[in-house]
Amino acid sequence: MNDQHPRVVTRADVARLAGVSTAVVSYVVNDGPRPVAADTAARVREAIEMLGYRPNASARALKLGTTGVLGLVVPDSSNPFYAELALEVERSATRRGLALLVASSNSDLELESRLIQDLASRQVDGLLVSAISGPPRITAGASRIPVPLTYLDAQLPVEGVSTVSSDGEAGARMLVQHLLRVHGHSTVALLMGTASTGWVDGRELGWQRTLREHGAPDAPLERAPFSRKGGYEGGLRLLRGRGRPAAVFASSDLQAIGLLRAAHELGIAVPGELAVVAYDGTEESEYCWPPLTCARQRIADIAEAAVNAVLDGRAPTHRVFDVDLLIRRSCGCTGEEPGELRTRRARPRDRIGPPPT
Amino acid sequence: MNDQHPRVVTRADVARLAGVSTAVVSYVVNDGPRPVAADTAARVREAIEMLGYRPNASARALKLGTTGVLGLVVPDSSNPFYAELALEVERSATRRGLALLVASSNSDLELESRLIQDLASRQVDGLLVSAISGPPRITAGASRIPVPLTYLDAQLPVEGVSTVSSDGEAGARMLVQHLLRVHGHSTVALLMGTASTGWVDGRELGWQRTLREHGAPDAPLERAPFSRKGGYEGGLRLLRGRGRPAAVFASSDLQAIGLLRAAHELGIAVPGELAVVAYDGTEESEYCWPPLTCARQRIADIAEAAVNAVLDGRAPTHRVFDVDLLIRRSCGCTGEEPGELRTRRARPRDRIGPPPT
DNA sequence: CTGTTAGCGCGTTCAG
DNA sequence: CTGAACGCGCTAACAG
Repeated sequence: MNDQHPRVVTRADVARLAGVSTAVVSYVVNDGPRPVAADTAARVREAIEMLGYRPNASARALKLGTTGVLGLVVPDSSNPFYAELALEVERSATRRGLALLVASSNSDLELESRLIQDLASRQVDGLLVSAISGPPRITAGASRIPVPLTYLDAQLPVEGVSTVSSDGEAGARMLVQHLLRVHGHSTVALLMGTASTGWVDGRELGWQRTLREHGAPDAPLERAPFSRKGGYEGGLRLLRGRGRPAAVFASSDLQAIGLLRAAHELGIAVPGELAVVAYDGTEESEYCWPPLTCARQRIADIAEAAVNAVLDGRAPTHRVFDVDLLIRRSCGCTGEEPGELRTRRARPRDRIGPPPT
Repeated sequence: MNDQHPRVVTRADVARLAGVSTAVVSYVVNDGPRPVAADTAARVREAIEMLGYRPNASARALKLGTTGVLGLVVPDSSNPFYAELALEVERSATRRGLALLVASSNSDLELESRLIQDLASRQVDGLLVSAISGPPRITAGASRIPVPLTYLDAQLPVEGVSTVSSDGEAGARMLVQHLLRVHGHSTVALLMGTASTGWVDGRELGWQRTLREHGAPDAPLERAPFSRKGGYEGGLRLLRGRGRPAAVFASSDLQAIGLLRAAHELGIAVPGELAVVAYDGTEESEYCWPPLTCARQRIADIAEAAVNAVLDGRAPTHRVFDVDLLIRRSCGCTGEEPGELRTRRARPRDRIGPPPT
């Protein structure tokens, strides 16, 4: 039972050992705000090294009013999309010397709002929220939160709060257009999520409008949770019903993967008898079978932009990122050599070229 | 540009409004340590409500020497296994009113040790580490860290530090035995990970010993990173080489999923021409095709035990959890109705029964 | 220019 | 129920 908790070393210990005052230790540690003679500084650094001194973050936070911690609230941190997002946020934070406090709201409005309050009371320097609650609720809460807030993955700009998101409508358009034009489908069904409250989802809009613009007949819309299980069950409903669609756009990778399982179990060949495309483009979409053609969100860019937005303390901004079209096999394209993916930069209303051969 | 940062409300504001001293505010907020008259307390609570007062966590932490924050270090928080683990740790922490600081070491020894130091200097109340570094390095570092440390997912008990993990050897035995006995394979290849340094991996041991005990001939062992890509590339090597195995045990879901992709691309039928089993049992293993037979780690139990261990401040303990055998299709079993999985509790050396029909 | 002293930030808690 | 000391680090003000 060795003592894992040796006496905590404070500034005073270092000062004593180095034969200086505590102020000098501080000046050395922070490289300012006052200069210290080179040899004195060296002595202090040596003492710090010997004692293993690390400044007490709580004291520092109290004095400075800044904790060096960012908070992130997501609906479900084990969902691969949010897991990848959290990792990228963490990386962006680490790059700036910040740590990341992660909380999952479990898609529960009540819990989400409690978590936001809790993180705020922990004096995080900024709060990134991928909320399930719609705009009214958000803005109402935001003004009471004494912490900069940025809204991640928001489907719409929200007044008074910075938002960062992907262009869901453009992504949906690209995918649906691909199925219509390249593969000649007459229409495309939608497997949509259910989690959002109070939003109009860009993906749904994009799907709807694209069909309309192409004069495509109405197609089934199935709603199911943003999960593999949700996609599976929604998929079964979609595929077992009469008028089984020949092409489906899933609003998330996870749902598409559930849909694939449903298709496999029903003996429906993908892409032969059923073309599938999905929104998100997490790594899992590349390794399921068949690999999914999808619109990939630029997660790292989104994370970086969100961290920037929440830290810069300026007027709220609303950034929308393009998505990338990843052509793989699930849509009926040939697919390509392993590891090499044909990518096309999305621009809204972008015209998709002829099928790869 | 509404002001998101109204003046921060402190205890003093509340005290003034309620007409009491700051001490009373504290007693009311913390329900102690001294009693407060009921009507006074009511007045204080009203003032708190009106002003929206929230205690400053930094000041509190400084005074109490406890932050209410746990730290978690994993190699890669976007890996589904670690993502699920992190989520469960977060849940266990939230249940106790603690927040969770997550950091990813990116499988980098240097970074891992920096992150541990950083979290420690932030006065986390406990540190959970799923380390890539082996025991010597850990113990060396542990004694310098002024924070309780628990080792997650450790392959072996480590002296002086609490460890919590699954019984990797038993899991490997179950899976390999299943292939040998139930499906009559003569031997089983291993697709092993590479990340661990300085460990003897229980999964590898279990595989090796089980083969030996059954007098099975030597089988290929392929090493690849713990990732889908690693599994894919290792899988290609394994499947393209001469003496292609008829059964493979993958040391993680992710690798098995990469292996499945390799098999699909090579036109090798699973389970017809190739049986696959895997260790981990994350949700993804249920939704790939075919669904993976695997040894599932009890992630929630592990997380809960780890949080307990790191908080209870007693002598180091070493807990090892059984894994559950999930029979699905990738091994050659028939599989079952969707959502209903046949589960068998693992006990080391457990004998597996006849094949399900 | 180099170094020291002392007050402050905010919540907790003991002596009064 | 109040007053005040304390936890630790930061930095303005001051001294040599």
